[in-house]
Amino acid sequence: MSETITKKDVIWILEDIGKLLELTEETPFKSRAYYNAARNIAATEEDIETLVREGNLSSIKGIGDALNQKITEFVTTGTLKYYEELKSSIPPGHIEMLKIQGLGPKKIRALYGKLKIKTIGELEYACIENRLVELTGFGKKTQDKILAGIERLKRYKKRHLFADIIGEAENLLDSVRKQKDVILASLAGSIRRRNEVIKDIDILASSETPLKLADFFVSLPEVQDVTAKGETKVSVVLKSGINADLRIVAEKEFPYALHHFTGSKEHNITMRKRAKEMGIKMNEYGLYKGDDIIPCESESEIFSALGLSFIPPELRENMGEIEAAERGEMPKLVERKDIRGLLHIHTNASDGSDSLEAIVKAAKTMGMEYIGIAEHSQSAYYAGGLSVNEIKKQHAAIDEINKRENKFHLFKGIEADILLDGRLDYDDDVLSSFDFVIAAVHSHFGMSEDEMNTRLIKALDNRFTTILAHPTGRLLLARDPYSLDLEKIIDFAAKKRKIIELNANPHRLDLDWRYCKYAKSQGVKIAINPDAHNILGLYHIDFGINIARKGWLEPSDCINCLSLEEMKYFLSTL
DNA sequence: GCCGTTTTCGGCCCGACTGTTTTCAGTCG
Repeated sequence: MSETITKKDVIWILEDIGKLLELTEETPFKSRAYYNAARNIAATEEDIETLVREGNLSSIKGIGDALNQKITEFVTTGTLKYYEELKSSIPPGHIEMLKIQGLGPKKIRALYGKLKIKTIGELEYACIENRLVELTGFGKKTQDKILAGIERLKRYKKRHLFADIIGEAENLLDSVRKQKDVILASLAGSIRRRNEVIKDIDILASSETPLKLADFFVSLPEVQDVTAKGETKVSVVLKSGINADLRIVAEKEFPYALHHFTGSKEHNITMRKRAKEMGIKMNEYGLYKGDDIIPCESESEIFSALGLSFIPPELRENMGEIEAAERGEMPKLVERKDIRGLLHIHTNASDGSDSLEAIVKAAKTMGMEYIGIAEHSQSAYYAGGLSVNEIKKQHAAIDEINKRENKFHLFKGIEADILLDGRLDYDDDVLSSFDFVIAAVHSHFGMSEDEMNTRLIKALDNRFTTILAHPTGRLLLARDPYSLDLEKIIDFAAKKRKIIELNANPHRLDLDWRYCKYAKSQGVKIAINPDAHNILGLYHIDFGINIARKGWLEPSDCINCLSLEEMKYFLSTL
């Protein structure tokens, strides 16, 4: 008899089986039988182990032969084979998906059957790409409802995409700044460092009346609960479910505190170590030589006092930035104003929702000199991939626009699926009709690392491939990268003069910034691509720029910082 | 899955609502 299995464990496993059964073809009544049994066991006074030992389990209502046998197995051996098998047959994300209002087991299974959707993140992405609209039994309203349900659910999760949190963070900062005694205020922490995934909102403010500010902060209408409140720190949970911390310091302490609370922890540790070696004590309130404070009015002056040039917040990850700052070799990071064009844009010719004309107009408004259209290719049937005839039609439309425009240019591209064996999705004569080809993996994510390396290297070896799209296929907080040796891929791209995409969609941000620096060191150029499916998606370029900056990239590393003439020449040399 | 008996298998709560579909399926409470 196992010592470890309690009544609570039995109830838990029966409920879990009930949940899993909802997601199978089984009759809903079977699922309900497990819930009923769990509830009746919870209600009984009897000791579960005694019932099992004495063979009296079936005296409880709702427990028949099958459940008797299963509970006995679980209590005596500590495991239940049926449960383990059931569990491994259902994607774990499907249970999570049941929490989305308006989405039940039938629709979840339909989405799995037709779109292979396994997680909420994949589902959200499919909604954004309009994939649910055409599905039998679904439609625009269902898609909108699911998206709204996901939004609601996300508010109560622990980690957040940068894109999902930055707006609320800036609003909160604005509110803090409105308090009359606030002298200075700034975002801090991982938001200020522009990380792709954020746990909570950090705000720093200086004030000579900290208690008043703390009172003001907790009384803001967006605050739901107060978890801590003192003179220097206030922690709250916002109505959106996000945690937010306000740190309050004196005016003179602000620069030191801003550096301290911006972090990262690893960066701070290395900084403090450096200070100590120089005989300086460093904390959130100041730099001290003995009992004397070293006065600094800005972060720049703090770095300077430690013999360093200014380190932009994005780089403060202890990835060599302190050494570079010591040598005076800080990169001049890419900025929005450096971006001259946007490649990788979808229109309503495939799975985008805006017309070519509307995209052109929007891109010009953004000050772009050129854009590159790259629809899905033919085998991406789920995304309206283009047939050879549709390509000809689009090229004619592009030629028309290019004839009309003199200072703006449309490049003809394609997001060609990398097939299972590494071939691209069209014949060479079709591929040769494009100005550029983005090669992308959209299927068969489950290959071994060796198989995926071979597949990607073959795709990169194709003379028509210009850019490798979203190289790891990850969806942040939703889908892990597929197995591959990214450094090996980058090395091969360097050898073949291929570009690697930094996909700017906030769900992807792939190439990861941790690898951008490596790519740069190998001489691989990066395309910061919006992968836009509508006009709003063009503005995702800003999320990509954040990550490019975190990855040490300068304008000369990014091909879409080339001017129109430079880009024309560049593409002609490939 | 269980239950109860019609003792061998059909019923297990079911109506409102929504959105899709064209007479109904899925979800919710």
